[in-house]
Order: sequence, then C-alpha cells, then structure tokens
Amino acid sequence: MPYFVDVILPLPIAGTFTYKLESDQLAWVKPGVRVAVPFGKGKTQTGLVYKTHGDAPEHYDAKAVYYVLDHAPVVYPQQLEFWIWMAAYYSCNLGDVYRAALPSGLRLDSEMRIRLQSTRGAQVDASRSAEAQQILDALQSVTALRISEIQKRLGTSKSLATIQALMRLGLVVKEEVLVARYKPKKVCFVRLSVDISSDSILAHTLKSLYRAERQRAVFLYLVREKQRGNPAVKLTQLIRETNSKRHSIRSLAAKEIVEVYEQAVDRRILPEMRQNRGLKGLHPIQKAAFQAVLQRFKESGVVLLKGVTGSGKTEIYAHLIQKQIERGAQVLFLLPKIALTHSFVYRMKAYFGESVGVFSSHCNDNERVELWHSVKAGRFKVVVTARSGIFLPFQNLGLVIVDEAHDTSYKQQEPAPRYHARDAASILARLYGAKVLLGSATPMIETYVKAQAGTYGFVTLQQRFNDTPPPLVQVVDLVEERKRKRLKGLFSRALLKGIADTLAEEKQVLLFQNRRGYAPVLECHTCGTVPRCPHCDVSLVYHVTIDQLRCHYCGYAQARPQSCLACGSADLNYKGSGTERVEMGLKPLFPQARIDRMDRDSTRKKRAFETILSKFQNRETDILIGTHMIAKGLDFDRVKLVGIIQADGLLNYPDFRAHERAFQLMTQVAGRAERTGERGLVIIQTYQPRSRIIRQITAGDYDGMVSEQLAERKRFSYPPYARLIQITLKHRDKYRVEEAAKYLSDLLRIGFTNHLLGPEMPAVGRIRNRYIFGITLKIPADFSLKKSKRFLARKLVVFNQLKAYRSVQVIVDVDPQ
DNA sequence: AGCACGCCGACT
DNA sequence: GTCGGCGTGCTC
Repeated sequence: MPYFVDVILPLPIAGTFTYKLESDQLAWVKPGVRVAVPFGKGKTQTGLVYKTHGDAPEHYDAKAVYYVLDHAPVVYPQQLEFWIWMAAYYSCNLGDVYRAALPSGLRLDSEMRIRLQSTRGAQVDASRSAEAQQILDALQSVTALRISEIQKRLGTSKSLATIQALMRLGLVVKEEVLVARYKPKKVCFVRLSVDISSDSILAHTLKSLYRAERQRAVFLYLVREKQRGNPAVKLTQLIRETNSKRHSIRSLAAKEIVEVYEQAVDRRILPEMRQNRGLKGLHPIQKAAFQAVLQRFKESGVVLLKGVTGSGKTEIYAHLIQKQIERGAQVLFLLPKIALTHSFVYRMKAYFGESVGVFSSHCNDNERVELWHSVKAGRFKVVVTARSGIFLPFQNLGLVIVDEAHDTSYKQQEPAPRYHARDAASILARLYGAKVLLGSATPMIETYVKAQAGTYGFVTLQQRFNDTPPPLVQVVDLVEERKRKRLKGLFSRALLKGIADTLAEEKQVLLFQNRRGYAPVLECHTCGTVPRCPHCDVSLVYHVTIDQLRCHYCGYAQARPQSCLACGSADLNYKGSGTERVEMGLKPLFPQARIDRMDRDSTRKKRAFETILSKFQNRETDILIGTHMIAKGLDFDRVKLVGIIQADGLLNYPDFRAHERAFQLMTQVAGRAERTGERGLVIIQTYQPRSRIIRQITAGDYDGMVSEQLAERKRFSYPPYARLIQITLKHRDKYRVEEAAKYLSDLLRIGFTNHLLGPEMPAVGRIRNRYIFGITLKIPADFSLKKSKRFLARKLVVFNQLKAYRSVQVIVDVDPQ
C-alpha cells in the first residue's frame, strides 16, 4: 500500500502539500519530523511533517520525499497543535506560522551552483565575452561556484544573463546542493597526550623541554589543570594564562606531548553565571499575594496579578518559578521587547543560575538553534524571552508568566502570523496543562473584565511594600501658562522649578515626550507649504542631529531645505516638538546638567540602549529624555521627578483605545518616580487639564477609567463587547484599492450588516507608495468568531476570483491592537 | 516566497 | 529587430 505524507512548507501559501513515501522512509516519518522535498522548478524545501496517510491525491501525481532529516520530531505534538490553532485563529497560513516558529537555522538552504560541463569547451575563445570567459576560468580551478559568488566576483548583475547563455551553449550546468544553515561553533582545546601519572614520563618530558621555557610553562599549566580535574583547556585560555604564543603549542603538538582538537560548543549570549543569591523572603503582603495566586490556579488556568510598580511582583514571580523548578517543570517568562535588559537577565540568573535561558532579538540564527535544542532537552528550566519564545519546544511546560501583560509589543504586526503572545500563550498553556500568570499595573481592559467576571483568577497587590507614598501628581495647564507668558519654550515654570530642585538634591529627572525627532512639521511661514514624503502621505519630520527631514514610515530622507521649495521664502517654521527639541531646549537652561536622550534614533546602534540605561543607572546622567522606551527598562532608584512634556499627543489619537493607552503609558512613566524612598513628583503638562482622562490619571483611578471606557465601548460595540477583525487592502493604484475595498465590503456586508465599518482610508493613507483602505469587522459577543472567520474566508475566495483585484494585497488582522 | 512564462518600451 | 521590464499564475 502506498503511503503519503502531508507537509507544511515555510511559504506563505495556503494548505499542506502531499508527497509520496518510500517504505523505508515510513518508519521515521511522523508528525514534527523535517523532510527535504522538491517544490516548484528544481527547488528543494525543508518541510515539516503534518500527518501521514494512505490516500493518493486525486488531481496530481505526488512527488517523492527526498530525505527524512530527523529520527525524532523537532517539533512536539503540542506545538504542532499550537501551530494549527494559530493559523486558524489568526487566519494565516500554516507556512507563516512555520516561518515564525522554527529557527531558520533548522532549515536547509537550497543553493544553486554552476559547474563546468566539459573542460573541452572552456578553452579561450575570442568570440566569447570577457565575462563569460572569466566565469569559465574561475570554474577551471574549483568544481562548482555559487551563483552569488560569481556575482560577487564579476561585480555586476550581468552575470546572470551570461550564465544563462553559457548554459544554453551546454558549457556549464546548474546544480542544486543542500546546505545546513546551522553552523556549530568550534573551539580549539588542548589536552596532554603523555601519561603524567607515570613519574618517569613526567620527568623525561620536562627534561626534554629544558631549553624551551614557554613550552615547559604550557606543559606545567596543563599538568596542573589535569590534577585539578580539567583534562582539557581552551586554546585561547591556555595562551592567555601561560602568556605563550600559538607556535609554542604547535611545537608541543609536533612532539606529541599535547594534542590540539576542535569541539563544537554552545554559544552563550551572556557570560556563564552561577546561582549566587538565594530567593529573598517575601514580605507578608507579597506572601499573601503569592498564596492567593496559587489558590486561584486551583480554579482557573489564567490568573491576573494586578500590582503597581514597586509592589514587588518580580519576587513573587521568582517564588512561583522556584516552585515549578522544584516539581521539574519549565517556565516561560515573557517580557515586552524593550524590557528584556541585561540587568533583568542577570537578576534571574542570580536566582536560578544555569537553568535560565535567554531568547532575545540579539540572538543570531545559530544561537537560536542551540537554545531550541537546550529547551527541548529540558536543560533550561526558565526561558526569559520576548514574544517569539512561545514557539520554543517545551517538554514539560508548567507555567507561563506574562509580565507587563498589557504591553502592545506582544502583538506581532508584520508579517503574518499577526499573533498576540499573551493570548497565544494561554492556548499554549492549555495544551500543556500549564498555568498562566498575567502581571500588570494597568491591565488591558479586556483582561481586567475577564478577571472581574471570574473567567480569570484575580489577585491584587495594591500596597507598595517599601512604604513609599505614591508620587505627587501635578497637572500644568499649558493654555494658562501660555496666556500668562510663563512658558519657556516647551517648559512651564513649575516643571523648570521641579527640575532645578531635583538637580539641587542630586536626584534624577525623566522627561517623557512620545515623539522622536526635532519637529514633526516644517512649515513655510509665507505660503504654508509643508515638506511631505514623496512615497507616503505624511509630513517629513525634522531631525537636528543629522540636519535632515525624514519620513517615519518609509525612512526617506532629504536635506533640510534652506528656503521653501514652493515659494522660495526663507522664513520656515518648526511646528510641534519631539525628543530632540526637548533636549535642545533644555540644554541652555541647565548648562551644568548631564542630559541624555533615549528614543529609536539614539538607540539605533547596537547596544546603545543598554549603554544609555546603564549610564543613567550609574548616575552619569542627570536628565533623561525619551519616548515610551523610558517607561520600561528597569527600576531607576534615584528618579525624583518625572515630567510629561505634552500629554495631549497621547490623548488625541483617533482610536477607541487611545485613552486606555494614555492611562497605561502615563501611569507607567509616572511609576518611575516611586523608587527613591521619598515622595516623588510627577508633572503633567497638557492643554486639556480638566479632561476626564487626565483627572483619572492623576488620581490613579484605574477603575474609573475602565468603567468610563466600558460604557463607551458598549455603546459603539467595541472590545470587550465585540471581537474585531481588521482587513487592510493595499495597492499602488489608489482607484484600484478603493474599488477593491468597496467590492470586498459589499461582499462582507451581506453577513456583517451594520457590524462592518468602512471601507475608509486610514489617517496615513499611503505608505511606500501603496494606498491603503481599511475595513473593520465587529463580531458581537453572541456571534461565533469561528463562523465569522469562515464566512470571511469564503468571501475572500470570491474576491480573489476577480482578476482585476488579485494584485491587491489583502491583510487580515484578528484582534488588532 | 521564488520562478517561469508572456506581452510592450529603449537600445544595438 | 532584441533585451528586459514586471504583471500573472503555479508550486504537491
């Protein structure tokens, strides 16, 4: 009986692909195993086995699997099930999930090479082009060349055509080779090859080295290390410790006294660190919360721990982790991307030592593969990671901790799968029978509602256990300040006084401005013209540091115009302000202060983020200005004053979550002023000081904010009263997308009636020369999300049948943020 | 995603 | 006249 295998391929194409299996392959092929399969014209792909069966495909002849790459699944059944859930829930392809989940190092690269067909034809021929001859000459010495290598050698794009011409002449052939992307790291070790347990051999060897001082030193070092129980020493270490040169060791090797050999080692992102700190005991309040969390876990799989900054959530996490380690289970610790700092990892390593794994964006492909294997082997008990860690192959997952669970960076925007790591983690946990702890000072409203309703367990940790009173919050009315001419640039008198006082006390200041650059608009005073991005529908932002205008959507940059490009006037006005302008404005006012800035521009360079943070922590910086990046990071324990330069930027977003977000962000930023042990000060500058949301923020009235937002969302049926699906259409031709969006929304309105919004052009209607239209679907709580998605999928098939619209890119985003 | 096939402009 | 642009369609 013939056997077939359905395979997931790492491509953005719907469905799985069926291949034929030889009987000898059958024994190894099971779900989660990798296979090399032919796909398309002469390409090989690394597929992942989905299932095996005996049903021959009806409409085509299945190709045969080339190789079975594993003897044991690289992906556990629970994970595969998780992938399937994700593809279905977020309406994407299994291949999209595959690409996101499996480290690319676990995929084989199929590489095209060119080989000489016959040496006869390669002789010099005057009729051939110089390029062709160059390629042929190069192929004489080596067996085969990668196409990319040829391109590099010739340095032109012409080479592709030349290669094709040579192929037509039958002089060269194309061949495909498979190479593993993962390259183990090899380290040279040195060990003794003489038997030093024999005194006579030892003496004899030493004697033979009497004239080679360095070699003797190396030998003696190795002897000492061996006696200490280290039979081999890293070559680099040996050279360093004995202050010798590589050739001394080579001579010893030549005399067969030592042996140098290579060994694959795991890369380590951080220097090894032993556990050096026991868990801190819990304060009675923390202890009560810890017990309460354990209690709630008995009834529900997900527990929300609502605790303000400074309430000591981290210690509670640590004790929960400890408990899991004791019972031999693994813990997945999720953090927002920018909160994953070295100092945090060090803290975890101090508690749990070697069993802590770190999975961050700093890891390269090879490190990811090693981490994957280590997690799979159960060597790591705790994995600290940003959102993509949910795909790691846990063997025995016991607990998922999602810190700052309200953070928006848990949602992947681009590319598919557009998943939310917090929500996905609770599905993952269910598959493993594990628990989920969501930690937040300002939970997302949807989460809070579930906790209130009892769907999630709920534990609050209100009291600051270090007994510092919450910071004093002062609101400054910018309208009033401006009227009374008390504004110095962007700063009110109160803020300047606050800064001066804080500096005098040798404490630190954080200034928050959620916009980067100098000024978001450069306007001509004469004719009102504003320079705009040629590729996007936005104005260009002026950046002082590079003296350029930049587009924040596509990266386009141009020199700052000296005069208006429309009317020639030299009278140009900078309107609005970003972090750079705050920095520039502040410097002359506090010339003695050490001022630093943290935003996407100042942290672009590698490790810059860590550098700025550590400089601030070491008190080499007095005032730190930054975007939302300064809201995360770590606890700054000398911050006395937090200033919010302009709260209005956060309040006026055309989004139903704008106020919730503003509340979360400002509360978080304000929370940075809580660690000094004395009362901190938060100054919020705003043009709308009497607005409800500002009052809620200053009063710390989270429940008030929630109930007001809930009332609003109920009225307009937004989450949590409805689920949302956002459909985005993009195309280079504005009319084409608009027509397509109209057509699609007409198709959908049949099912969704008044639960469909749009189509409408978003605030930024064109990005990278592609016009954008959006359709929002609202699925009320009493509707089936599954059925709605199925309906949507059917309509998208109909939509795709129209040739004119097929080139329109359609993006489906379930639970958009 | 890649890759081949197919139909219209600027060069030998 | 051709090279080559990218629109379109397909991959088990």
